[in-house]
Amino acid sequence: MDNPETHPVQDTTEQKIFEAAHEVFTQKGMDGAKMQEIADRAGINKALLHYYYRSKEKLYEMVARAIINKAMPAIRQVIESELPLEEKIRRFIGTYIDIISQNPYIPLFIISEINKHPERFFDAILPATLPRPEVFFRQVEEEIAAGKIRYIKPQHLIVNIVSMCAFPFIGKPMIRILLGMGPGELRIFLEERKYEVTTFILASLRPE
Amino acid sequence: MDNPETHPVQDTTEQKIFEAAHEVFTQKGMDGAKMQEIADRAGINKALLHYYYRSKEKLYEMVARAIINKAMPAIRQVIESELPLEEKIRRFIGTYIDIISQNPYIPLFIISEINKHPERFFDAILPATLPRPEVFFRQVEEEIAAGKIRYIKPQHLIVNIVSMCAFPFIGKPMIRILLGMGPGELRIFLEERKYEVTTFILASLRPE
DNA sequence: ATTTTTTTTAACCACTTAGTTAAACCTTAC
DNA sequence: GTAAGGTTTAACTAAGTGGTTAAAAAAAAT
Repeated sequence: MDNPETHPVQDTTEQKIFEAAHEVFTQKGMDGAKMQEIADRAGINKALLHYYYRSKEKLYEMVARAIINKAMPAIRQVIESELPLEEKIRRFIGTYIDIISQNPYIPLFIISEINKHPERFFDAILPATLPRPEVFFRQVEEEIAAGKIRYIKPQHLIVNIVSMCAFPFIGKPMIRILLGMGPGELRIFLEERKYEVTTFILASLRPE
Repeated sequence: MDNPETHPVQDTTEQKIFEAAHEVFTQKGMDGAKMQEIADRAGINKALLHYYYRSKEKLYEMVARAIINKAMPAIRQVIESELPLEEKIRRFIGTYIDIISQNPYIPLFIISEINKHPERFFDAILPATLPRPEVFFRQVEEEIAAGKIRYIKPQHLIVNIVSMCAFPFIGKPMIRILLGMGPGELRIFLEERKYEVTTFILASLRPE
């Protein structure tokens, strides 16, 4: 049991570099990130970066992949499941806000880097992880046909849901100023949104 | 009348530089933008940049200010007006989506640059232009008290509205992939949202 | 012990960056 | 004309940039 080779966060140099890179890339983006700063934060020499990770590009790509793999699968699982629609919406919002609360940098990182290098993402990083919305669309249509919810185009519904979940994290600093909140109040506000967004959406879907 | 000094888009060097800087800064952000590229796009020598605009920082700041002044005032006017709540919501969504459709880069530019240099924005650029939500909040509370809409915290309502308007522009490339749309389809989709978002919100606010 | 392999380092390279300089080029005024 | 002003340029600088190299230090294998 006291074997030092068990794996609770084995703090190898390679990992320290990766963690430092993760910090710097998420805070400053590909362009703003400097290899020297990553080296400094990892407490090592700059040449070591290139020993473990051939190039900035490669290092960046691994960080990006890790970030996407942290967020996408859980969300994808919910949206592609066969849960009844209302339960699915509840779960989706809860899962999404939980995950992002723990890694608030994720949405802005993904979005701004997609905007600067679309090819890289769609060719290399995202391919299999992107959720398929077909099941969700079919469910919405069925519930409309059954008179359980009012008519709505499922594409707009899903964009509305994702918007309300993701945007507050993306626009955090602006919202803080707009609503005059401190960091603590904002955390509570975002936590509240799990309930508020769910209520808002289900209320909107009530049949006429 | 044939006076060359009338002002329909007088294409002075200074302006050409500013336009080029505008393009480059909005596409690549402060870090990604290079003075050389701005000079090239303006069709002039790099030294001219520093003749007209002292530094990259200064040039950036002017571009940023121009962008904010293009978006904020109209939005602010609507939200601070005394229009009845429902009409205000309709106008807000229409105005927002119209403005952003014509300048789709605005939300992501503002947000990602705020996240990288919060001081700059809140100290120097935004100060007076940020909308005051108090009037809106009071209206929401009044309508709730009068039983015209269901109970909702006005802070969440306003964040919901802004989210649904802004996010689709910010996440455009991801939405395109997610929903399998071409550029044309996406344009139509975003135009549709003026109606769809309005309907969605008013439906949600219907009293029980 | 001594080879061999993996880690780590300091010093360096070629290139790009924002920003400067000093001289030439225009206009326009006198 | 020519003097004065603003405008434009090519050539440069100093400080980064990502990335390499060759050799030392440490660990592992024999």
